[in-house]
Amino acid sequence: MQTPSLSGPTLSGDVTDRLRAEILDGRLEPGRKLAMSDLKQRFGVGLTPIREALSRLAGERLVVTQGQRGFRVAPMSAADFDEIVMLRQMVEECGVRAAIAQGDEAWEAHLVACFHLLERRVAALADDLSEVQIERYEDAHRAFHFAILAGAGSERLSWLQQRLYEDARRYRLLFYRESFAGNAVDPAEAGPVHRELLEAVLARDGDRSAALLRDHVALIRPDELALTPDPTDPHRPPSPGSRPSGSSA
Amino acid sequence: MQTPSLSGPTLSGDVTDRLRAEILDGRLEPGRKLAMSDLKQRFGVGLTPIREALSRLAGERLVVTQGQRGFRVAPMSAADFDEIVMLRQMVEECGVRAAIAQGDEAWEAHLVACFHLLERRVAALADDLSEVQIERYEDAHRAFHFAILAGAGSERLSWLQQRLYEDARRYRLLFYRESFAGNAVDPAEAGPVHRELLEAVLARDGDRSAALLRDHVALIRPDELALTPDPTDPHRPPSPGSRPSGSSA
DNA sequence: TCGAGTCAGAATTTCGAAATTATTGGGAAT
DNA sequence: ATTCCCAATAATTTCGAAATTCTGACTCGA
Repeated sequence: MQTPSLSGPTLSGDVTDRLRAEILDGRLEPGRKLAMSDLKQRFGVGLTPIREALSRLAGERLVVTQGQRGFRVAPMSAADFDEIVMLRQMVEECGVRAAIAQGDEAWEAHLVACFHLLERRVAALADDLSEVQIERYEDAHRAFHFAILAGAGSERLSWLQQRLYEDARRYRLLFYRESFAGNAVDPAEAGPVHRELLEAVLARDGDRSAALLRDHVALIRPDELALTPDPTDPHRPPSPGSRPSGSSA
Repeated sequence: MQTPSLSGPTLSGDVTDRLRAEILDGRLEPGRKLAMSDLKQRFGVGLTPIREALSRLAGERLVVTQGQRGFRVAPMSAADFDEIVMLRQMVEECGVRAAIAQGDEAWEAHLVACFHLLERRVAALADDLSEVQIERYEDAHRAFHFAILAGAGSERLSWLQQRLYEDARRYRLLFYRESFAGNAVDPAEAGPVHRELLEAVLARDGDRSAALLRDHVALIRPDELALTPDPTDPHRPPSPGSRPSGSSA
């Protein structure tokens, strides 16, 4: 009955991943109402997978639900971004110290490999600044930072890092859109930081690594972000611009 | 149709809270299969609220799901407890420094009030060591530690602290059951630590507060815990001792 | 004119049944 | 005797409809 081509192991998991991607990409604006009928029609499935996906995302705090009034995309605020930055600094600093203390040679090798790929992506970005290249750079950038904390060998720590990274990315993309100069965070500027970071980590210099990460995380200040002053109930229209593009990785 | 006395705003939320309490209390052992039929019969609701509750708890990482093979209680392992302790040390240390930096007088007042209540609970525990008194002490203990980090004014930080506290409590209760001496963590022993902690925080001594919290969190070592060596798929019997007690707070 | 009450419409929430998939047990071939 | 395959069973997953609840507007009274 269901389309056999797409849909992974279960429809619920597929809808969950697609909804999470749309929320983190900013395609679904914060505070926006997530109507069951719209989602049911957009994804072409019944109500049960939709509800399951929303419930799981509610557990991940990406959507909020209040009583019997449906689900909404988790709101965004300058204060929330401030909290994310603080928590990221905490996680990255303590994490890199733990990784330096416990990381082995295989971890070092993987870290060097990720940095090499990151540099190649930066070089490719200098020539071609297309969407797909930016996305590949983003992936390499995330992989490099994940590779650092992976040395700590803590699944929960890496999970927390990923969660905070994705939440921060949500704000970063909003910042891109507000001041659409294209490259608000210049990769060429961030490049040397990553090299210094790699060298500090390989030299097992915890203090220097932590300091570099602290500055790196706090690159975008929440003051520069244009955010809705009251994200509790903006009462947005149901569908101002739901693009039919379905080609998201 | 549904029982009007209990059940909060929605059946799903009620089932979610009850299931979470059972998991954190250890009534549902780690790795145990969560069969839909059993839960449906035990809670007296349809399949939809059960599935929604399990999905939300999966988002909170309290239950795990693999493809089309149902849900299971999140497994426990010594390595996982080690990670929890490390993350708690990280959160509590950085959190208390932030709270000391940003906390105001109202925060101090609330902190003193929570400590006073905690001392009264310790005194009450000396006379009567009943279940209800232990639970009241637990509540006061948790409230005191939450009051400390509340000074940071970060909702995400407090949420993370609560999540880690509850996860650690799951291991602590298991430890109680394994070596059932009754009071593995002597409240009388932990009492002076709390007083020193309060004084250090009020004196705005970040280093001393962090050091006290680091030792306090690492009170129970995972080496002492008797854990299943392979928590991936223990294939437990479906219901070895499902007690019909439903009087959980 | 303004506020409270009320009533239809729409949305969420829940249920029971159907469809799909995993699991278990027996039987045949090597 | 062991292994592989296949059918029967049990479980999860999904769907469409019913029940409950919220929302918005309309009316009536002051």
